[in-house]
Amino acid sequence: MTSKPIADLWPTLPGGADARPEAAYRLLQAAVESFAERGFHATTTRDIATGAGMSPAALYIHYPSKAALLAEISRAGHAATLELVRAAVAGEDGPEARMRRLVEEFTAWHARARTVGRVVNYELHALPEDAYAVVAALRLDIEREVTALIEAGVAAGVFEVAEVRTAARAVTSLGIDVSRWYTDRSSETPEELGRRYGELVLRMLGARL
Amino acid sequence: MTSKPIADLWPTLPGGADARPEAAYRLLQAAVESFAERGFHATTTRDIATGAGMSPAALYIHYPSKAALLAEISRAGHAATLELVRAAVAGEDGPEARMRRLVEEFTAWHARARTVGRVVNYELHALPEDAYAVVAALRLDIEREVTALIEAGVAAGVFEVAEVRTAARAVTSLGIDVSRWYTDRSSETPEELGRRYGELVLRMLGARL
DNA sequence: GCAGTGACTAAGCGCTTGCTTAGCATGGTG
DNA sequence: CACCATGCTAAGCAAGCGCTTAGTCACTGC
Repeated sequence: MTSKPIADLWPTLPGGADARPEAAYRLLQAAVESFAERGFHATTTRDIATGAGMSPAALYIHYPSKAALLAEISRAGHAATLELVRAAVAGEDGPEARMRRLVEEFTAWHARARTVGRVVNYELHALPEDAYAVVAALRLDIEREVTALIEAGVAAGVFEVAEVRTAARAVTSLGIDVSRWYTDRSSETPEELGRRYGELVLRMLGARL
Repeated sequence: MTSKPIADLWPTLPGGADARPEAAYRLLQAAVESFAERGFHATTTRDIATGAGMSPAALYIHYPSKAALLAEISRAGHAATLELVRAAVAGEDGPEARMRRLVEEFTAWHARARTVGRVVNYELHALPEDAYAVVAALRLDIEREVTALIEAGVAAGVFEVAEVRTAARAVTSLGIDVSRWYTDRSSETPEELGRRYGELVLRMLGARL
C-alpha cells in the first residue's frame, strides 16, 4: 500500500483554493487504510492520527468524529462507483458492449481500489443512520443501472436470463467480492481480471459471442 | 433470526454424552448472531453472555476468550462448507451435474446460514494466528475442489474457460457474496436462488445446455 | 451429614477507547 | 507593535472494554 489509492476520489474543487487541506486528506488516506485492514471498530483514532503523522487530537480539527471519516469515505467511494457505472453505459453502444465495459471497469476498480472497496462494501453497518441513508440511495442507483442494462439487453434479444434481478445481483456481486480477495500478490492485473470477468458475465447473461 | 441457524454445525458427539453442554452451545449461537450483525470487534463479551442468558463471567467457564469463540465458529463453518462441497462432488456423476449441485448447495448454504457465513468470510482478520492457519488450510481445500472440478470439465470437453483459476474464483465468489446481501426479506428462497445461480454458473463455464 | 465439584454471579481491576481541554507557535493584518 | 485566527500538541477525562477474583448454590458420592 505504498501508492495513493484514493487520490482520484477527493479532487481539488474548482476555483484554485484547495477544497480539502492536505492534512485532512492525509487523515482520509490513513483512515481508509486502517478501516480496510482492521475494520472500523478495531481502528482507533490514534491509529488514524499516527498514520497521518499527527497527534490524536488533530483529527478533531478536521472531522467531528471517527464516524464522520467513515461516512465521507463511504459516500465518496459510492459516488465514484456510480459515476463509473454511468460512464460505462454512456460510453458504448448496445447492451453487450455496455455490459462488457461496465464489468471490466467495475471489476478493475474493485481490484485497484480494494482498500476503499472494502470500507465501502463491508463497513456499512458502522455508518451513522443519516450517512447510511445517503449511501443506500447511491447503492440503489447502481443496482438500477445494472438492472436496466440487462432489461435493455433482454428486450433487444441479445441477453437471455430467467430472472433479471437475480442476474443483476450476480453481476454486481462478482465485482464487489473482488475487493475481498484481491491482493498485491494476485497474479492478474486489475485490467486483465476485468477483461476475463467481462467475458464470463456476458456468457452468464446468455450473450451469443 | 428466530430459528437456530447453527444447529447442524455442532452435533452431539457419539457416545451418548453431550460433547458440548447446552450453555456452551447457547454462547456459540449468541456469538454468531452478534459477530454477524455488528462484527467481532464491535461485539462485547457482555453482548454474548447476555444473548445466552448469562452473566458476563460465565462465558469464561466455557471458552478461554472471546477470540476462542470466533475461532470455533470459523473452524466449524469452514469444515461444514468443505464437507458440503465434497458431498456435492461425490453425489453426482459428470462435471456438469457435479458443478450444478455444488453451486446449488453452496449458494443455498450461504443464504440459509448467512449469519455464520458472514462470520466465516468477513471476520477472518480477527482470528488469532494459529486459528487462522487452520482455517486457511480449509479454504485452500475448498478452492482446490472447485478448481479440480472445472479442470475435469475442461478435460472432458463440457466446460470451456480461458483461465481455470479465475473461473474458480468467480464460482466461489458468487456463493460467498450471497451471505453479504441475502436477508429474510429477499424474495427468493435459498433453494430457488441456488437453482438460478447453478444455471448462471454453468453458462458462465461454457457448458452447452 | 458433609466434603467436593461444576456452573454460575456480583463486583471490580487495569487498561484502552473516543473525545475534550488548555495552551503554544506561526503567520497574516491593522 | 498588538491582535487574533489557524493548526497543531500534551495531558487527561469519563466510559466501556476483556477478563479475573471471590464466593454462592445445587447436586453428587460416600
